[in-house]
Amino acid sequence: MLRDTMISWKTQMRRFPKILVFNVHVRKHYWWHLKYLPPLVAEPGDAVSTLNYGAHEESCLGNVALESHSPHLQERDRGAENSYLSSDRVKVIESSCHKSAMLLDQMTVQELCKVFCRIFGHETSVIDKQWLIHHIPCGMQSHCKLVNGLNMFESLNTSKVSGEKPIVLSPRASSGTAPDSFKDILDSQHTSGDKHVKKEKLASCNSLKMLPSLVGEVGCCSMGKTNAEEVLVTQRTMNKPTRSFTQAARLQTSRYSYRKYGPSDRNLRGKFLDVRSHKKYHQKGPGATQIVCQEESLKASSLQVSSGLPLQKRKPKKYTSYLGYDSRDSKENGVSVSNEDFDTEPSSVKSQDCISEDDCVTSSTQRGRKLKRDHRRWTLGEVRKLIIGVTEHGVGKWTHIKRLMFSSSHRTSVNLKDKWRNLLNSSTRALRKSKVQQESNQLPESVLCQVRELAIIYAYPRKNKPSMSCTA
DNA sequence: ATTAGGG
DNA sequence: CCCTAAT
Repeated sequence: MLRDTMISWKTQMRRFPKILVFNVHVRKHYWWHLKYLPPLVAEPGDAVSTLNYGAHEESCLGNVALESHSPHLQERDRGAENSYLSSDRVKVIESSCHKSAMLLDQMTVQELCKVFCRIFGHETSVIDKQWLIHHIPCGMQSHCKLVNGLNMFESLNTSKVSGEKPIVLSPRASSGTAPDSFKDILDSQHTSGDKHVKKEKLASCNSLKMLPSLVGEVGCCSMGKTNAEEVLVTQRTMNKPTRSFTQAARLQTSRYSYRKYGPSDRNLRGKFLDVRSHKKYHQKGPGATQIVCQEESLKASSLQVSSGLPLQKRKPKKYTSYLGYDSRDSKENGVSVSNEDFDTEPSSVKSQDCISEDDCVTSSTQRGRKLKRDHRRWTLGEVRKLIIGVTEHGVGKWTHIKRLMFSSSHRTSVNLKDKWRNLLNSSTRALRKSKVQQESNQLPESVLCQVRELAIIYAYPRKNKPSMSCTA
């Protein structure tokens, strides 16, 4: 039976929250970058849906060469929610997303041992990663449990609550093609000793996600070598955060909003200091309020918060950027962009964010909450995360995106919304701009491309005018 | 509590 | 990025 990976794009995005297909034109074939979370794989012979979000070469886990023409998303009727991307269903000619090879490669030895145990039913004392990588797929094949194993592992590993429903769409595949294509990557080494060859192979595989320039090369030399066969394609439901995760996120959010609505100048304004807000105030954080009041009365005796005098102080917008932030941002813009991936924030950024957040808090309390929000430029990584977030959750789900993608960031959901609006504007405006002007804009064209395409998919509520989608 | 939209 | 209305 032929599995059909074609689902309505929205469903597709829900079920494969991590799949993004990117189009890069390389010579006569179109190479697509597949960004995915395990266990989605694309094999030669597969018909895959191609959601074109423009070239996005830095953050792909693999890529596939697709047959012939390049489908264009804008041809799709964007009003039809359930419309199938029939024109976007393209056969895979070549794929670097070989089964679970890349996934296994990314696991730690410990994780691999767990998987091994799941597959073979017994533990292994082998701690050789390459050996495990080589043997696990064999067991998966024979047990026809490649996907299930991975899913079980994953759910085990992340302690997710059910929801994982792997579907082996082509049972034949797991007995036939899986090992073959796996050997494509792991062929030359038969023993655990031969690490170098394999390492090189895997490295070249991995390099695809790091070095887009290699894509064409790899694609050309391997083009057409693999036979097109049916393979297993897996589905998994949307990442459902665990309850603990959700609670933690909620906690964080509430803490965040406490900071925001507690000692912020907003609530100190007279017009908010009616009875109701007063009540609200003390509910939220009486201690903080008192401190604020004391501080405020010390700093500006005319501002009597407790008595509700409507004297409003406009915060001077100084300290808009703290030392170091700009340098960090530019650095991040230039180099470490590819680190920004998926929902795992790079620790460096995370820690930075935490630190800066703390800085913000302390300084705001120390200086009398003048600078409620520091104006930090949006980094390219943040923009990317936002785009991914919008891709996965849609426009308007700002709190979800905030929780999932910016949980440790100082960006609020409103910030995300604002930024998205700005991105839309700049992306459409960039069409009419000269190249010099575009370069003055720090956003690369690829990002703007993605925004444009997402704008087509998710028409921004109301006032949006994705005019390019209609004309172009 | 969140979002859309104006500023 | 801030602010507010609206939900």
